[in-house]
Amino acid sequence: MPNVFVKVPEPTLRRLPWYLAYAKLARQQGETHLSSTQIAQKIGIDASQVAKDFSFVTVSGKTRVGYEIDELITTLEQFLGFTNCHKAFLFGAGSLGSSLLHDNGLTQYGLEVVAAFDIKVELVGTQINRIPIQHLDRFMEIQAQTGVQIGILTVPVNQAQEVADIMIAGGIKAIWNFTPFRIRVPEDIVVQNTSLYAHLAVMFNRLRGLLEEEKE
Amino acid sequence: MPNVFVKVPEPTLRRLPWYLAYAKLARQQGETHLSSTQIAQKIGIDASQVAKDFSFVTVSGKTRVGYEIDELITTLEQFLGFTNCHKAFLFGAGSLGSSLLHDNGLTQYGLEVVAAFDIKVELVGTQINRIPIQHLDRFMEIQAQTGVQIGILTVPVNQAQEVADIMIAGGIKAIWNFTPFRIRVPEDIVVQNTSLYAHLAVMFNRLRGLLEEEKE
DNA sequence: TAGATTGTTAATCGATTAACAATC
DNA sequence: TAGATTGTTAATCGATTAACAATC
Repeated sequence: MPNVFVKVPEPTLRRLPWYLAYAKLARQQGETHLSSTQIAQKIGIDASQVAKDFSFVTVSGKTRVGYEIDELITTLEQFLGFTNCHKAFLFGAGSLGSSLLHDNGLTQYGLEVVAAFDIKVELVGTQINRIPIQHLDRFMEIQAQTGVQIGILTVPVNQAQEVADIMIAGGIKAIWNFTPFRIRVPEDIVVQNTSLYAHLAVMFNRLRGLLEEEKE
Repeated sequence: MPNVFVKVPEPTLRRLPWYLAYAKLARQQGETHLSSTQIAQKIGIDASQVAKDFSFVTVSGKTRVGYEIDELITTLEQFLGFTNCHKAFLFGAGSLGSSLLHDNGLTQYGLEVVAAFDIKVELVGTQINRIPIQHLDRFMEIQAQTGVQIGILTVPVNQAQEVADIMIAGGIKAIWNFTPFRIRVPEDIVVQNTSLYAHLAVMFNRLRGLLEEEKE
């Protein structure tokens, strides 16, 4: 029996959205049932890996038939938190920050940015994609009113720690960190690091390895 | 002795940019030397982890003194491939794609997008941030001329596999995949998955775990 | 010398893979 | 029943942590 109190491994959490994306695609193509072996084949993951990952989620499949596709999608979306509406603030409406404000895809996945904060006077008072930009000084006050728990950090690197500290002081519980800086936070604060540059580094390294292999 | 042929673990590659970011910040603040224990403390990582990670890179520190900060930064940047100029194509100039075209930060980290491809006629022929958008049909021809090896995939989910196949057929060796879909590729192709939604899922799950803990 | 730091080698921990039992 | 699939339990693999030797 899957247990909500068992901590789901991070690699599993990162794979579950792949299964979901494939299931959605299969449904679009008219499928009604999906077996884990089928998913495994199509997206190139070990079948036992898929089975193991599903064991963390409360999905029930039928032998010889697989999973009912609508049920699978609903269950995965619910488990991953994509159906809930999570309100969030964004800190730093620079180029990366404003891109995120423009991205309507986030709402589909359960994240609604309700306000952005910056210190640039020319930005304060304006809106991006109907989301108001306020001065950072007003954050505490607005947070107290709304009780938002998620903060998106898109400030310049050298302000990352400082702004993170302000966020935490104001009551933010989870920080989605887009800066390449690893911020320090108390134990009871969740940090999700999403640095494009770190991913670039991995890709460059693997590409180099590939090219060296070919030389031999 | 560090060896270039030893495969560097992915977790290490993802941490190295953190050390780099901290080193740059420390230099800005006037530091000239940095010890690994100092880095470890400041960014909240085990000192032995930092030491182990550095063992993959050819950095040489001095006992009691640490690392010479300029040398450390140069070495890390070189190792991570941030100093080389890697040319890349972008596929799919939608909302996410055009955000990336606007982001000048990528050039700083060694990635230069030289052209974008799309199938929307109203986009073809225009430019974003001085980067020309071409019709996808012209990709093969342009690739043959330029020999670009990196492709950024920012098309809608249901076209991810199809466009990836075209990229590979044209000679792309590394795909930076921003779609939530896990594309299948031959063994000698590098894929770097960067799905914001996967990261969201991890964050939501950890946040939920946190809130449940507090209840008890 | 004493103390601090690098950097390696061994032990632990956790995730992945493989094997297999259960079910329809 | 035979075969295909779910889903669990055990074995393997790799990364992290801990211990410690080497160095200035």
